[in-house]
Amino acid sequence: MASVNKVILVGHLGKDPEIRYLDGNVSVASFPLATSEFYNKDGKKVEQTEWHNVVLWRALADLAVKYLKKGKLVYIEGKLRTRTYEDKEGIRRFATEIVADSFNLLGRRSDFEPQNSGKPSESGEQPEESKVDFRENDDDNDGLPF
Amino acid sequence: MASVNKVILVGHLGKDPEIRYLDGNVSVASFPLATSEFYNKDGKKVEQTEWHNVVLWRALADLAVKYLKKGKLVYIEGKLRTRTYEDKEGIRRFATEIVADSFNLLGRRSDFEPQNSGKPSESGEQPEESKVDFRENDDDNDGLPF
Amino acid sequence: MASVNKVILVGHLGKDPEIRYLDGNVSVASFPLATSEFYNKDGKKVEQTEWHNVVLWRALADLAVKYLKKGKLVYIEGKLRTRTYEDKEGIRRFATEIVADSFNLLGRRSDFEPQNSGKPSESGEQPEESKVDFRENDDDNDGLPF
Amino acid sequence: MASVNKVILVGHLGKDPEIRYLDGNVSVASFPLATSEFYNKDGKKVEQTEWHNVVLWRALADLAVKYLKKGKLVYIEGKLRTRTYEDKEGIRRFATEIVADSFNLLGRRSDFEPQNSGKPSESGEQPEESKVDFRENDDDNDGLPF
DNA sequence: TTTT
DNA sequence: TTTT
Repeated sequence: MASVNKVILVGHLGKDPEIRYLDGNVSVASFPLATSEFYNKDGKKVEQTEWHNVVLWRALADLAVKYLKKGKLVYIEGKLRTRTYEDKEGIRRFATEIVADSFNLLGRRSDFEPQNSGKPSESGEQPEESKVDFRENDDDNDGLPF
Repeated sequence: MASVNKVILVGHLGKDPEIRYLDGNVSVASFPLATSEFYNKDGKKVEQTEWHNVVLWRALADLAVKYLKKGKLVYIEGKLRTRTYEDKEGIRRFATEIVADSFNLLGRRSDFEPQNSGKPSESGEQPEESKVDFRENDDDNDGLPF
Repeated sequence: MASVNKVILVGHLGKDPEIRYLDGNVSVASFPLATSEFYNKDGKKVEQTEWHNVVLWRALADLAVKYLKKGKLVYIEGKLRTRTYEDKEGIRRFATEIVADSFNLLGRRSDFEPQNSGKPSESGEQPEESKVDFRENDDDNDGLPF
Repeated sequence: MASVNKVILVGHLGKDPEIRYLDGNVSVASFPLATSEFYNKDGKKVEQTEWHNVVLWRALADLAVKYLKKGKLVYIEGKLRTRTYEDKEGIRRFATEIVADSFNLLGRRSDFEPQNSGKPSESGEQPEESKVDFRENDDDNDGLPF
């Protein structure tokens, strides 16, 4: 208790989001996000790019696939999570990810049109801006999207 | 440009900070920080603890050694940085750290008295609260503490 | 769209939360929160205290009344909202508030026991830590309180 | 001590920054910033815009005048400050402002060219991206820009 | 007074 | 692997 674990990122997607379905119905999307810093080294400006592994669950994963594309600028709020896994040699490794709580597309209106995703898109669907600033509710922790 | 990489943590130190001196004068301190979340699994409350590797440079490293101790509750602002290194088998590995920009002790006044550190403490020293909310200025990027 | 309005505060309550009930059932709680900064003026350390009006709605209001008390240290996330109102002379005035999205008690375990509130407390109730880091769900966006 | 007062905004400038010079040399700039939220009221999408008074000091004020213009999208980090003043009738009023610590232009490259400002521009000057993510150091609190 |  |  008495703790806070919060990450705020604004950066560009390095790839389109990839989505997987756990147990056939729980969506998990992920993508790499780049943030950059500039500093001077011997009088020359040098860019240092940091790559973040962003992971999104359930309804937020579906929204990511629909609205986010490689190259887009996005604001992300989430938390840090370090997973343990075994590599091919059976050695314990760590991977740190940003588990998103919400995201927010930044940029021009034309950037906000939904993109084709792996899932067949519902016919007659309208892009709904208010959906994009979706905040996932996992209070009940029931494994279901809502 | 046009990017933001910000981490905000409130958690407890898992160990006293460790300090090293690069090239004999640049200080680098680090410590593990725990944040926890509670969720319900099959009706029981389960605590999930996340461990973060916090790294502090120069004057901020010196302050960390002076004011922070295992078990203390601290607010930290910083950025994510993933380092690449080779493990013993020569395989490329990644380690994600939080590079602190500032920290802020939370808790009772008695927690704010400086602790003994590796460096000999200056005699007659007064704990200076305003030092603790130190914000490092590395705009000039000269590799020096100030 | 494409906008972010976020406030993060760690400070002490200046008073116990006050709660009101709109239309008999929607809870609204509020309290003043103090944050302080220290700076040097002519060699003397000066404390500058900032007072924030924190407002909480619905379930979060009920939790605030239950867990927060004058003097407690609390982490708050929320958004800025400036209300317009007319003062006694009929002149239009502005009041800026922090509308909380979540809060998190900081401090010792003994601080986390629920306090008596205006509402009769439910018998046999156990303080539930996980309730305190409540995040309000307004996903459905139906204009109704829940 | 033990307190945090942080505001994070992404929004559009409602006007060009205005700059004043205190005592002839300390710069203070300010501008209104809009953030918006969308919600459904009776089946219609309604936009609610929040206006923030952003204030910048010294070197940051000069950068704001140079790089920010009405309509631009900007990321701002700062703190809340409520000023007291007397209105024309001699009544004590409050005005809450966001005192910026840093800002970051968001958007297309063409948005990052410096704009004409009230001050005569230095000849031969190159727009320097790294200047834009300037973080003011007012640790020493000497009233001078650096 | 911004933007979508 | 992004972007400027």
